[in-house]
Amino acid sequence: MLDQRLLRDNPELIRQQLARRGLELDPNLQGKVRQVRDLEEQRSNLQAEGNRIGREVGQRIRAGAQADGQELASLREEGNQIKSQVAKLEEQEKELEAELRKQLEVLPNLPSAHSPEGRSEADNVNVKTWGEPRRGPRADGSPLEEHWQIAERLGLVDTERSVRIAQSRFITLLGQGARLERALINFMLDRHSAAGYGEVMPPILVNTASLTGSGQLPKFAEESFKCAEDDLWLTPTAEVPLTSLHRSEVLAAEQLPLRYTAYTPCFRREAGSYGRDTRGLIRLHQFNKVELYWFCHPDQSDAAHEQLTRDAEGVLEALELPYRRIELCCGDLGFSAARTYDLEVWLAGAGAYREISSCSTCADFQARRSDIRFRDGKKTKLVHTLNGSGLAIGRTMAALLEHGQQDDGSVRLPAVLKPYFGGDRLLAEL
RNA sequence: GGAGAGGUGGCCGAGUGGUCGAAGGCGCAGCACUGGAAAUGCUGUAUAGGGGCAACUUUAUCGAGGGUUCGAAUCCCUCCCUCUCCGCCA
Repeated sequence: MLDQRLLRDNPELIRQQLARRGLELDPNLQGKVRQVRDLEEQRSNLQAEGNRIGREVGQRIRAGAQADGQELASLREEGNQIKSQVAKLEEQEKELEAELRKQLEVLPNLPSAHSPEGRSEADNVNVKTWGEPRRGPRADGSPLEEHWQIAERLGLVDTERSVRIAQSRFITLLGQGARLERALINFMLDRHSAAGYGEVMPPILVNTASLTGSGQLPKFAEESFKCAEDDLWLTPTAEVPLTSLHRSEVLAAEQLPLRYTAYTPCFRREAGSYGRDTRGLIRLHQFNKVELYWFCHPDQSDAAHEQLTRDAEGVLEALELPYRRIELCCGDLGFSAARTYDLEVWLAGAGAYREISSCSTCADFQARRSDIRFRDGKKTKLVHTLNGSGLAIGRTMAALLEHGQQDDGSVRLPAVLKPYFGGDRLLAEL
């Protein structure tokens, strides 16, 4: 959420920054903020007067006056009048404030000064490329297979039965496939833990306050699955429970940065993506992900963003998967993000780079929504929060399959996975 | 699911209608004492918003929301949460 004080004092700045995302600032908003402030002032002045009367009545009673006597009748009357006036102002104030909040909650974060200008994906900036993309065809002239072909052929997944169990866009992993998924989760968690991230296994049903705190609600309700009978939703990313891990807390400055890693399943409706990526592991309603998350001092957040991104890249490098780092332009930034690097892994069979991680700094946007502060001398300040995938497991498996496919039909796995998977190859005949 | 108990400041805990934003203790910070420390003593120690250069001042907040009252942590209603016992369950 944006800073109301900033909106009051410097609406022009907000207008300019939102414009970089291609959004217009409602010109009424500033007036509304001021109106709420004025009502607040009137109301609190009246309340001060009411409190004074209350105190005076108390004093007179202690001095011997009759509580319900004639002497205090006029004071009681005055108190009653103030009370009804306050009630009226309060009603207006509440209404206006609710309106204001509704408008503010759907405004996205302001882009960072570093974020490049641009309207869409096409304006994103390629920051770096790592590794040599593998390209077909094979020695025998046939093209490289796509991961879903390999997965079906090796019996790693069962697509049809997954529909029977749930519906389309759900996958069942079998045998070596299930084992590889588990190996990847463990490998990533171990790696991040060793780098100093605290391991967390949070609830994956989260309440409305948690989703609002990290920015998924109220604007993106249609993207999440909701439990009908409860105030609980299936988390779309571990970012949600991790943000709320410290919701409404005041952290000690010495604790910062707090760094966490969490494996969770993630659930997304993928509304509006019908027909896209219908095969394989790329776009599912349920997928596994290992997340990285930082709570840090505002002064540290740029360096933290680079470090977090490096930690995610480190996983790709350890897995020997070629990738590139893309910096999102203002127009392509997610709702809560001020600045984002997407990591795109090379899918050798598809012959394209695909997003496998998104590393964002949200500055104080989520911290303000979630009320997460730290003690800064006498005062408290909002922390900065950062999140990134490290990595999406299904897409990692897809990349490994396409990258490691061999002419004999097997798939060679990177050496680091051997202790986790128990082998360095997915075999064709099992 | 059934029965009961309870939600007060960083923590413990007192407080059943009137200077209560809240006694006392612990913790923490500063000062004194000490060669240094412990112990001891003194002082200070919630958050958010408004006004003010500041000292300061004002409003709100004792789980949440309503109500009674001139006045509510304290009385009434609704909801949420936590704990204990029983049942069920991986």
